[in-house]
Amino acid sequence: MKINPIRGAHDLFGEEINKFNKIISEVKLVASQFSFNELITPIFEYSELFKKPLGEQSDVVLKEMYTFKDRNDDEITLRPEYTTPMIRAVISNGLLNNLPAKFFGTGQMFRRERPQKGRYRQFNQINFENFGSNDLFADIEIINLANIILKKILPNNNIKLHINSLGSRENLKDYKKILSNFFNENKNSLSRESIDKINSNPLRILDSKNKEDIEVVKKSPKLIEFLSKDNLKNYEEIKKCLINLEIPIYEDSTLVRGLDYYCNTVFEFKTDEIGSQDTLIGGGRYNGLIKTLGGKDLPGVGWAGGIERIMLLMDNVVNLNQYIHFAILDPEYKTHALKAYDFLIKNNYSVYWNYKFNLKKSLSIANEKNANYVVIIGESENINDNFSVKNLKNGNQEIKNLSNLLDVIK
RNA sequence: GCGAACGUAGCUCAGUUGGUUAGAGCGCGGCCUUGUGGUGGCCGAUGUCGGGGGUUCGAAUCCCCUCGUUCGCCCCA
Repeated sequence: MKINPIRGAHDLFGEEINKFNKIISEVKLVASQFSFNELITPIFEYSELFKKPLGEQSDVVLKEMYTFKDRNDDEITLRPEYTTPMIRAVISNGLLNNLPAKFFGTGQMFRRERPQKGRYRQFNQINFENFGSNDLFADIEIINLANIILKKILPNNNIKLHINSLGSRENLKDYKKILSNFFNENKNSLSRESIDKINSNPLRILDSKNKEDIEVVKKSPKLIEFLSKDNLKNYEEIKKCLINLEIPIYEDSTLVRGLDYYCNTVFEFKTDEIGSQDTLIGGGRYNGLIKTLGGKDLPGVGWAGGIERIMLLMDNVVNLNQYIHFAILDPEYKTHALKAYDFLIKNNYSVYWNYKFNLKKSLSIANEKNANYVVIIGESENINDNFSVKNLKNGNQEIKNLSNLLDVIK
């Protein structure tokens, strides 16, 4: 019986797990530098947590969620994104008393989409959220943080920061109405997908890749003309600060984001090196969302990054695991060998033996696996209660006993 | 969810008018060399030819279904 992994789900091992772990460790390091605390939430939640905040008409809610009934008829969903569970968690645990409250987390998300490169049904995200501040410093800080993480992991790749402002929640409401009217008047020139969105989600028409749509969008009312003076001033200042931080920005008036809860600043870090799933990190401000989920009326800003997409751009991680290889020449010497094996482990060294009794093979494997030393245990070592230690880097070999074994091993 | 291409050994891939027992390189195992690696030589095993069904005397090859991967659309991380 041969059973395959579920479509769009993958096992992680070898080079891939090295990349994965490197990302996680860099993320944790930068998070602590910026004083963000780790928060891990359950992998499933009540379905209602996602429906309203993400938008009843959004594709994620409409057709991509893994939802099922529990035995007591509770409707449960495997989390398709991390922002709403994070907010639920900070409300549930009363973590919004000291503001701003800064949290990050990593973990699996689930969306039932057609898999392709950079898009999987189970995938891993990095999430950073800053709750409780409307200060533009919070926007800048969280974008800067994303940029630093990407620069550390992918120093040589061409990644662009796309940025836009959607305006306040009220502005956005007005603009959507005007946009719906405009698109209704130009219905005949739009693609079928876009026509479906005219009333439910007209913003999404703005970032359509369809050629005819793009022509219509060119003539559409521009979002920036609807921003209030305050909004505009804020947006200009954010851009200025990002430029001062030497983060090149690309102003993208068609950048709107797919989830309903965004307003004001929205941004994406994009690359042209991995095909059509090109957003590495996406996020923005979500004032009003915390209130929607039953908390206080607090603002928030955050982003999500796709670990698998970042991995696609990474070079192999050089694994410099220093270790000591064992070469045991006969089953009889196992007891003697175990003394050194155990001694080294207890002194915090890494050891490995392949359970075979062939010296040539052992040396060959030790060489391949980049061992620093080989401890050789044969007849004479067994009789004389000592160990031969070979330095693989320079070829030197010395005989030591347990008490002075560490003299030759660094 | 829509359109297209692809699926042969652990990996990268050959394999045409359908014809014995399905191949190469790398890797793997053994030996040359029963105490010395990174670079030699010889030998060997790779396998439900993604899975199921059909056509045929005969299918890796043709047809249908199915699963998976990739690319584009859609969507997004």
